[in-house]
Amino acid sequence: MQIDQSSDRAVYRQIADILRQAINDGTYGPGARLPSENELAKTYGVTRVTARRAFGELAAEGLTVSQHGRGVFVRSSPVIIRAGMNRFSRKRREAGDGAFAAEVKRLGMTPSQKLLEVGAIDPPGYVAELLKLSEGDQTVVRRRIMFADDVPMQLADSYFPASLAAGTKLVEQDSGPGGSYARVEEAGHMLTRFREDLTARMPTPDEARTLQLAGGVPVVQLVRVAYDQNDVPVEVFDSVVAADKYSFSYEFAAPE
Amino acid sequence: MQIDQSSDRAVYRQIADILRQAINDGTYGPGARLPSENELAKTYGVTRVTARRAFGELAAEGLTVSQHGRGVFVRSSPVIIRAGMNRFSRKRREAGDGAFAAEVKRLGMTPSQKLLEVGAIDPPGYVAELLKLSEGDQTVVRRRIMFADDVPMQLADSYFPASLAAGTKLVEQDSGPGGSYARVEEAGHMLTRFREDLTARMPTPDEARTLQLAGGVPVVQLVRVAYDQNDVPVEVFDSVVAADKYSFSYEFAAPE
DNA sequence: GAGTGGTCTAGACCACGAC
DNA sequence: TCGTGGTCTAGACCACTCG
Repeated sequence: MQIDQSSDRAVYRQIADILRQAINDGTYGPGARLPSENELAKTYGVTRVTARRAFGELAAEGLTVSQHGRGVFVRSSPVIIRAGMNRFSRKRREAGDGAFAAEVKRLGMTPSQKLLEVGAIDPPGYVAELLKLSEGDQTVVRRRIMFADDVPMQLADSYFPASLAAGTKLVEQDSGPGGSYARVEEAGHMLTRFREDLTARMPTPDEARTLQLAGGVPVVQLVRVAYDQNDVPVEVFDSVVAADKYSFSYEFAAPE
Repeated sequence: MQIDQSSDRAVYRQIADILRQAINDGTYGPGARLPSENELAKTYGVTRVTARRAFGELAAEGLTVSQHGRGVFVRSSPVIIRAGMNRFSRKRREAGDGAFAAEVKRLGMTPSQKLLEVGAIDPPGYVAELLKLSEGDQTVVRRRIMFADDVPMQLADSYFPASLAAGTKLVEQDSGPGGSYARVEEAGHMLTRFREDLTARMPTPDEARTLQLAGGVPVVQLVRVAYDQNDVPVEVFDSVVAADKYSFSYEFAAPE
């Protein structure tokens, strides 16, 4: 494979094309080290800057990661958490695990979380709307980072109406066994229905840092509303997850 | 806001931070033109290359788009298609619209599609598995690009068991009113259940070109399996959509 | 034609990692 | 120590857009 200096396609893109092809056909497998920038520059008769840009393309596509002082490597696929609808099973709650903990354990990893904030706040506008709150109503927010084997997987903010959360463990550091939803049900609100909205986008620099994201990895933002037996919204759950660590799965009947 | 040459944070990142802040606080609204590369270089006392890298950061985050010869602009949010579960309503099919066409019309736009391929093929492995086909069984594939007002929105590949599609309009250029699903039901397979799996990732160069994606826009890959009244899989639908043009919405009851 | 972004060169200094 | 990637400069030529 050679570079065509007279081509319309920029040289760095041509080099990226060659490397991409080599990655896709297995010449460089997951975790393999690619040629160094200097080697690449020499091979194709360009400066190091141009070689770097080729790597930049691949990194932006999520194909490679660079490591300072070590080299550029083909990204290896991480374990994927399959988030299905049955993750909110009451059985699981009664077994003492929340949705996240149960799934992580199923994959043979150890779940943990770091609580960033818990307390009563004036809710963001979209939360107030989804919870159908009146002007001035407060919410209890629980902000946390969820880990699997100490790898950050998910930013998770839960909002509960303050009237519901008051006097429960939802306002404490440790919300107790079975996760937040177990506390909601103990407060007399049986969870009957969920609604989830998903969008994908590139992370903010903050999110990229907190989730330890490599370049070229999008995030999925999931907003869930949980409703009780009276169809009253009892929680808004706003989470951001690394797209390369999650897949989402839904089953539903054909509507009329 | 000033640049700190002695900071650990690279100068181009500091410039990107400043611009990002200005975009987020509304100094530069959607569609607004940012300073030119030369202006930026002069303002912050760096070379144009460094100024460019600052813009590169923002573009990778999906915040800006550059236009050759015109300038760098704040990305304006496109119309978002909300893909809900009710998009497979039989009523809609009977009204003559498929799921995509109905949603696009609802937004006041004109749906269209370009058929790339239709015919019998040996299915990819994951399709054969999902359709529970035997070795050697063929599928009829329909590959198309879906447009809204001539803007490409979605790559959509449908796979049907050849035994089902034979002799129907599914093998013709125009599959007829109500979309493919109307033909499936006419063939005696009432659609009763769907399963959708979603993942997000950065696009391949091919996908980026076909979907006319700007930099920093991920794609969502959606794989759906449709089941008939006997719980037999009758279609695998594999689609790739621009993440900035879609959100996905699901409702479900609490499982036991 | 003037200004814009797109590409590339040649060289430099730095920080990190492995031997 | 040496090779790696990370950053930056100074300057060049090109293609595109707009008046």
